[in-house]
Amino acid sequence: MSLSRSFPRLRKRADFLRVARGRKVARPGLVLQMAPQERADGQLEPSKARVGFTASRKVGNAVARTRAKRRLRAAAQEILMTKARPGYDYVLIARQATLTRSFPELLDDLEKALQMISNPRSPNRRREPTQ
RNA sequence: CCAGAUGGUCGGAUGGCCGCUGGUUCGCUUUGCCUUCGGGCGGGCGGACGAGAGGAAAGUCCGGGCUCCACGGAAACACGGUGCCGGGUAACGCCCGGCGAAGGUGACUUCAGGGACAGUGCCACAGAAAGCAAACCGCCUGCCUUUUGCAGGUAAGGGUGAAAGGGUGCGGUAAGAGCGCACCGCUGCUCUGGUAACAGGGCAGGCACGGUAAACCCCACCGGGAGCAAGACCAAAUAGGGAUGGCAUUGGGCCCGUUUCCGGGCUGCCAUCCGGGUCGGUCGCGCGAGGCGGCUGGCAACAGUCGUCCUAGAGGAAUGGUCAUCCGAAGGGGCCUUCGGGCCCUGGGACAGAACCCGGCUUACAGACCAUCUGGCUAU
Repeated sequence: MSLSRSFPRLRKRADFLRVARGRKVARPGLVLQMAPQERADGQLEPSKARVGFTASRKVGNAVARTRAKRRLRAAAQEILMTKARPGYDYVLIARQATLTRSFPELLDDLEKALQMISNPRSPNRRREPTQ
């Protein structure tokens, strides 16, 4: 496979709506959604995980929203590159705290959210409940 | 030095690590397309080089380019907009220069600034009276026996009001009044200066003609509509359509000739192609009323000319993330002081993200700097 450090992006509205129907986990700095990809006929190998980013008007004006998405993108590049599951699509939703939280905290939020969403019944969830 | 006015410029800096978008170029690769079999185009991966948000990118309020639709030309009506004069501009409701009015000691600022003899309407409350003249109090004259009162004159005084039929002064008068005169204002005619708005003057008239057009309205000028989700192209799927060929045309259904017989038309299935145009993709989409600098003309807006530069192009929307160092006004605290201030700590980085592109306007904005000018203080 390629040595690229980037990952495919979700760009279509239909993809975002599909992932929104999947599993969902909230952390102080972000909300993570995940759903399995639709495989083409005859496709055996799962394709690379894809990621999308969203910020609603609650986060702030246009400047605040794009900045929140940029921080999420930088965090996703560090975490999801290695730990995302192939064959799944992820959506990261910005919150108001996305802008104020320090970057290490944001990375920690994303890592915990990824663990929780991948093992919904693991002891992790009970030991560290969200909110 | 302090306070202020106007115009303009900028709007964090440097570096490390990791990324994104599109461009040029090199290498590897290719179940795609074309091929004269050399290759070319396209796709994928990687490397190198240089580029990548704003003064408002914002609000979407005006003016244009561009695109599609409508329309024979022109005009009129309706509707909407603009409204002192001259100039600038592709155009404007914008800009520049002037005029008038208002404010400021001043630099300067502000302005819905055409028409009230075309017509209609309105002018609340108060007040005697609000557009046509009018007498509430008062003043004066006469009558009457005095008070009460009656008749008449009077717009100078009081009172009301946003506004009361010119203002001030002198004369005049019973008291008054443009009744007379002077000055100011007004109206008409006229002269001078100015392209003009307008300004200044002369003569005449005793003064008549109130305000309101961000009330209807009148006049002059301007305007066809919708917008890049415009629009053009490629094109899975699906509904319906067409052409050709094959099968069926035994039969069924419907329609027509009144019915039967007989005849005609429509209706079926499959394949290929055309056409269609959804998801998706490509273009539109970056050389332009272009930026910067000089010279010339102009008070200026701006124009002309010469040189030079090419400078974002996304699409759940790139133009960054992170770390370090530096810089940063007011305010607060401390120390020093030659009372001008200096040093240290703290504090503290605004408004805001291109979405087809230009010209404006409006609104938001931490802070820094420059130029010109005004008023004041001090010194020479």
